[in-house]
Amino acid sequence: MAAPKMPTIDQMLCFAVYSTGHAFTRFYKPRLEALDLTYPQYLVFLVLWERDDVTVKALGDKLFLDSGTITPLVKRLEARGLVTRRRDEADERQVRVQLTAEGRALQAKAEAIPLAVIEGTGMGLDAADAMRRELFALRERLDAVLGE
Amino acid sequence: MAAPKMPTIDQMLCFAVYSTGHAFTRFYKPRLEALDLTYPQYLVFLVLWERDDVTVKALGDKLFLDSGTITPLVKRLEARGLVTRRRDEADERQVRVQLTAEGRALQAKAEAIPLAVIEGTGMGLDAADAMRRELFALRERLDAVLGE
DNA sequence: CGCAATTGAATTGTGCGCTATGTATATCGC
DNA sequence: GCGATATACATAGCGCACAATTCAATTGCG
Repeated sequence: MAAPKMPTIDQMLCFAVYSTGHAFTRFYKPRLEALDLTYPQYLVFLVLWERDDVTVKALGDKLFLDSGTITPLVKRLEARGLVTRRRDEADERQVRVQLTAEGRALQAKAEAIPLAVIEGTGMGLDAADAMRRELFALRERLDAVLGE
Repeated sequence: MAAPKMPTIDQMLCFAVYSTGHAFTRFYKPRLEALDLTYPQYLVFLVLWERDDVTVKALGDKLFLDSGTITPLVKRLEARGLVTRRRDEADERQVRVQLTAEGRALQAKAEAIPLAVIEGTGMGLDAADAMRRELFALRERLDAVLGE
């Protein structure tokens, strides 16, 4: 049997995910301007607003990002006085990240964003939920192949 | 009516897209090692293998990427002798990108990748197609809000 | 108790991806 | 024909995202 032809990019699920990810980031950018945050920074705050005082490792686990990505990102936020970083006393390998009053106060500015995003997607909540679950399941299978 | 609570990241479709995009890139990385290509570079080749001799503008349009991203990327491929870049004689604003023999020959090395990716997703073709179409439609709506 | 293995964070280097800006070229309207 | 406008590309700067590596701290085992 002959090998299948190379797919065109429009036939590829991975390209759909890749390019839609960029579209989301572009969509968020003007809406995060008031907070002066980038999209990955906003994700960090979403984690901290839900539960303050987490380790760099926990942040990386939740966001599926490397410490090489998390550490510089959190340092930039620290430099702006939005979070603090300090070594855990019980286990000095760990660095704990906490919100400052200013970082916590950003949440009020962010309150309108989720609705704007839902409207921007033009999707019903059920459809969005179904797609979200499928993507999480897909992410899990892709990472499982890597042996993570 | 009270404003809704901030969502957790696991409730956000955009985070699902964002993190699954990274998972796809991680999944591709070892499979592209034989070609010595990154995932975005591979996407450029997929466009060129389908139809050689395209402009930087056309590449950017197809991949939904800025010329600030495409130009350095293609220059790196040119430096390795995989493509050539040259000004269009009819319209000197345009730069045309063509495969070299070496760049064309890479396609043979890439033939096994699409099946590996399909297997890695663990999804049926119908399910993958449905998700792909929904993501393209979503991308279109998100970009439409930006006025692009 | 000492050492090997493991873990967590940080650093360095590289490749994006985007914004803003500048330059050159082409098009359009008067 | 000329000036204004638009287009295409390139550059600079910045923020990621990851791999590889290093270092410090912790854990587990003999």
